[in-house]
Amino acid sequence: MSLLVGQFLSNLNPSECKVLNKGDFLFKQEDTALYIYVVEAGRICLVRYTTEGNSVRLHTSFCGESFAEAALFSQRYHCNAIADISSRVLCYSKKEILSSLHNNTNESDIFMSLLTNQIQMLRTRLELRNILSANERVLQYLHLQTKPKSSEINLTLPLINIAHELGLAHETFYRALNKLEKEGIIIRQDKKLYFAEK
Amino acid sequence: MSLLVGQFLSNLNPSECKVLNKGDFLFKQEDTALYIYVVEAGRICLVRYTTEGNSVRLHTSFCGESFAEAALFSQRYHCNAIADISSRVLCYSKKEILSSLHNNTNESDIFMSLLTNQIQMLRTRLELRNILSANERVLQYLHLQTKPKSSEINLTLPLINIAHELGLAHETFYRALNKLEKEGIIIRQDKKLYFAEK
DNA sequence: CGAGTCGTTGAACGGAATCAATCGTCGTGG
DNA sequence: CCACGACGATTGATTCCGTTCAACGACTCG
Repeated sequence: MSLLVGQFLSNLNPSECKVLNKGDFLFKQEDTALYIYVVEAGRICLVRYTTEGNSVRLHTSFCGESFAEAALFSQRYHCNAIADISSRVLCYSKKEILSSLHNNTNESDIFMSLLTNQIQMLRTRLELRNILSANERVLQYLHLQTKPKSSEINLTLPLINIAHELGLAHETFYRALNKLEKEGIIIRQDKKLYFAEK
Repeated sequence: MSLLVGQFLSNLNPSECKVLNKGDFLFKQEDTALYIYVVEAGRICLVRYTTEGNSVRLHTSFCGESFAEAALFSQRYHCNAIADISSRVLCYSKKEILSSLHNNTNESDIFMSLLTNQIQMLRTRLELRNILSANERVLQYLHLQTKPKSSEINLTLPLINIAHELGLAHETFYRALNKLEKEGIIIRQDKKLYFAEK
């Protein structure tokens, strides 16, 4: 879902493509920040180590998503990037991106627009998580995914991934869909979902 | 917690300051987007209405926070802004902000930096929500709030607000703190928290 | 054909929300 | 100055529902 920035970067030429085995570090805290990244395959997690040796997972980046964008404006990385599973990441040179942003107002507008959209999406996801009832949370999510002026619900990911995005166990998600269907709120046809007309 | 962009805007001159009673609309879906905003007092919620008349809450902006940043790069607002309680918001002219960003590479760098930091924070908050156990979630949050090279935990907000930020009932949050203290992991002195040294 | 993944359903458990009650503090206005 | 109300902090008891574990069918892909 945070493909936005990733897609912008896809139009540029990556400086490098790194292959990582599970557990490999892509970068470490305090390393000089030279690149920002897009996950091409696998899964990368960002972890911060505190001075007492505790670790906190800050984020997990999935396929197609960008990460470490904040490194564009920071000398050093502020966390560690570790491959959760074997992965492949595209590396984009900060220097090139920055010069492109500086020399081209249009580019920087596009980039800022992607960033603000990203913020919007994250806020919305967070707001969804404030809904405690699984059924209600799923329902609201479905409303958000409905194509404008139609009753078709746009589900790009496998259900199991959507469940994770919603912060639900996949079983709970299936059951919620089931219930919504039984209540006549939605209709399922093979892999597609629709809202029932009243 | 999303004060970042708000603070950037605070350095500019707002075009206007609007006072809203509970339930008042600040703007509506499809209105021409002329301003972006900072909440000076109260609480603003962003709501989208679907074609079938359903409503989905996209975000809630609290005191000090900015919202509708994406409107900078959009002709129209894509949701409604409604005062949750009586509120006061500062309005910043898109035109002025955009021209400032276009004429000054330094300004636009600062702005982009704030946006990427905002994204980072939101991702982290979201990642915390993936931790199911209240105790563990609180513990990880406290680690994140610890001042570098000290064991003091930086809590700016009242506990009850932190509880909400963590997506926990405040009672649950208090109990989690209690448990961490009993387990000898943290120490509480009046309003301050510390990690116990080993 | 078998491994892996997604989708689905059942049963049981645990823990977080909820309701309720109390205390302390702070600010406000009479 | 004190009474009052609002709000934050705290603890107890109960309920509910989402997670977890388990098992199975369908499908895809190598």
